[in-house]
Amino acid sequence: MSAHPTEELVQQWESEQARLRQQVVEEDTEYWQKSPDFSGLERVGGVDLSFIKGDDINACAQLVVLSYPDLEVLYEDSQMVTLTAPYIAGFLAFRETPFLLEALQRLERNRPELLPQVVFVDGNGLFHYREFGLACHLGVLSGLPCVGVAKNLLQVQGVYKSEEHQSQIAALQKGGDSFLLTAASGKVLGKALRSSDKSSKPVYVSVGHKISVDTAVRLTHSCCRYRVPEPIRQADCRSREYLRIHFPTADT
DNA sequence: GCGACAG
DNA sequence: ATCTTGTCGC
Repeated sequence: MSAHPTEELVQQWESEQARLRQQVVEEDTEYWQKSPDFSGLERVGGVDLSFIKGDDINACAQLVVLSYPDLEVLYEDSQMVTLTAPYIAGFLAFRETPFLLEALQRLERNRPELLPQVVFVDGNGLFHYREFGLACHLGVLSGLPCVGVAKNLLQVQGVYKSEEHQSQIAALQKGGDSFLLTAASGKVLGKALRSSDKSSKPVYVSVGHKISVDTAVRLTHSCCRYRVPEPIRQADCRSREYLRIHFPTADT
């Protein structure tokens, strides 16, 4: 109907983000978040989507639940899905959230005792153009505490890959070291975290829902065996493996 | 025209 | 997201 369907869709999405943004809780709400060693935390979740090469609508939606602090896989769900929304920077949630929510609902229906107490999301939370990235979106719609972890820096709200930024990265000496990502407005959008001693490239952690930045960073560090926190890494590995097995490459 | 652009 | 193996270093 419209001469500019994409523009209208984006406007609709923007207002939806503004509406849901008001429901984000940026503070710690769970008892285990106050504990120095997160005692009381037993299950951490991770979600991700993997795609077949050359196909951007068929994907494997993955949910994993790991034990804490051992980080052993307690639950795994792989589900082929057909995406409808296009990928537009700043609107990743409209593409992925429906399928991640479905996975959480399947878990709640079939194994409610395994519901995670916090979910790691592959992407940003408040560190976003309108302070409402995928981790916030999934958090608000699911009601679960969520942490956003991005592998690449989103240049937004005055945060740039400047020389200053590069030198701050160089100053991260050991796993757990971090520095603030502050918007031009002064608002803290997240933190760059050296997630392990071995990885010099940081990950970008931000609040999704029902957790503070500092708790999110501390928890992320405590879930890292490698650069990417284990829940997200397991979700990524297992969804890729699912695609390898069910959609083998068709060459000799 | 050029650079940016979470996944 | 995906295209992609070996290789340099601890």
